[in-house]
Amino acid sequence: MNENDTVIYLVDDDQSVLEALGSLVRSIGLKVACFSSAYEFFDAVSTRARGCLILDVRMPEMSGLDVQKKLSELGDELPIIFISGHGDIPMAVKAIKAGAVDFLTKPFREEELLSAIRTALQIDIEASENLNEIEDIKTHYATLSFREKQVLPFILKGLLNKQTAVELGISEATVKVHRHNLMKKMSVNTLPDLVRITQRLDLPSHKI
Amino acid sequence: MNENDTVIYLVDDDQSVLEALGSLVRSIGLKVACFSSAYEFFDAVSTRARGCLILDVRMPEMSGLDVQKKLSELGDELPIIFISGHGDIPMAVKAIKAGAVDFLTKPFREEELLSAIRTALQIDIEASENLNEIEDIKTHYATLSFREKQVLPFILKGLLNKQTAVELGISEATVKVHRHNLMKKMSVNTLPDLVRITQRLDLPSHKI
DNA sequence: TATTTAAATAAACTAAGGTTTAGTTTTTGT
DNA sequence: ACAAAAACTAAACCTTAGTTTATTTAAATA
Repeated sequence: MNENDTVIYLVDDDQSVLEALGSLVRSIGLKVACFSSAYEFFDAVSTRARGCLILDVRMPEMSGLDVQKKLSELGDELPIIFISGHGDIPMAVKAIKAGAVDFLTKPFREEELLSAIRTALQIDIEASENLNEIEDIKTHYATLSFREKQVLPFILKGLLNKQTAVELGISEATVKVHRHNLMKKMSVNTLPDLVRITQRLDLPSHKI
Repeated sequence: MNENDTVIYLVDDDQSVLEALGSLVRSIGLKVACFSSAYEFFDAVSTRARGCLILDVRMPEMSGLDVQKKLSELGDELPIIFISGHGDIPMAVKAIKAGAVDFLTKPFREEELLSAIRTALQIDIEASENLNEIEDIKTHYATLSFREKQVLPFILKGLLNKQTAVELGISEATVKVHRHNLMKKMSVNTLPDLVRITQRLDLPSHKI
């Protein structure tokens, strides 16, 4: 499965709903993957799938809300649109609070679903871009040596190289070299840039 | 009205509901302010009120969702708990999407409301603290002179003082003085601190 | 095992930043 | 209109940062 592919995942235990929604979504030129149960969906789809998930709330064995919870636990941020035939308000509230894009009640107009899909795909694109940027930064951070990782938080706190040198029991010249090398490895040219990109990481130093 | 006061604002056109909820909330030691209509509420309450708002969705003239929208337009972030007798799912979804803390359906258990209130007050405290911090930063920023405001974005971009001097057609020495003075006025000691606090402002330079 | 590669160290030198002092202009308040 | 305060300017001096080069040590690889 191509990771860059945008797919609308449909999960509903009612085959006729699956087919109807499937052709609706295909009619606007989007790729569709249909599943009759949550298990089928989890078996077939990698956690890095991109697109969005249209989910029936009431299904045997594993409900839509259960799927939402499990996806969240897997760290997947695939946007979810719920559809329900006999849902109630507490269910809808729980779903939206947990980050669902929408919660549609049957019968709904086609345009309602299509609008929700557009919103979901937009959210997915932005989340995906954000995640990629953070992954990039993490990749750079991972190339830092032990000393460079040690020096970084002192820089971010605004300590002078001289002060950092005392903290680590090494010479100021050495701190300067570590600083220089870590800037290169993080691929930033300026201190403000270093501050900004490291804020998108959750370094131990941020917790202090 | 004391701005630091935490008050639970109750708005419901049903007087008996108002009294029942009022005494429930009072019973756990919280201050209550009751209103029979949205207009009464808006007339009596300043936009800087702190606490939370318990709002009936269905009311004559101005509905709960209208109140939510108007509060939001006023820039007020007072957390809202909706209660409804005859609400539907789309209504609940709309409310939660717009940031409501909860959407309770009558009849609800007392503990449900109290739990929602605790959540709402916690959210309010955090939003309030955040807002105060941003206000502080804005206050500091407002004391900057024209030149200091001009120099700031160049610092944040990581330009050398020499480069900033060329950009502004002044000497490097002057840039250094402006830089020194703006650091003092923003009450930060280090460049990383300056970067971090100014990120909480929406300066024009951030948009470029 | 020998060889290479990466990491840590630090001195020397160059460039930039920070601070102080001071002169000039502009604004503000009496 | 005058005095005081604030803003803008800039030079001089000192401190800190950045860069280059080099040595030592440790780890990975042929």
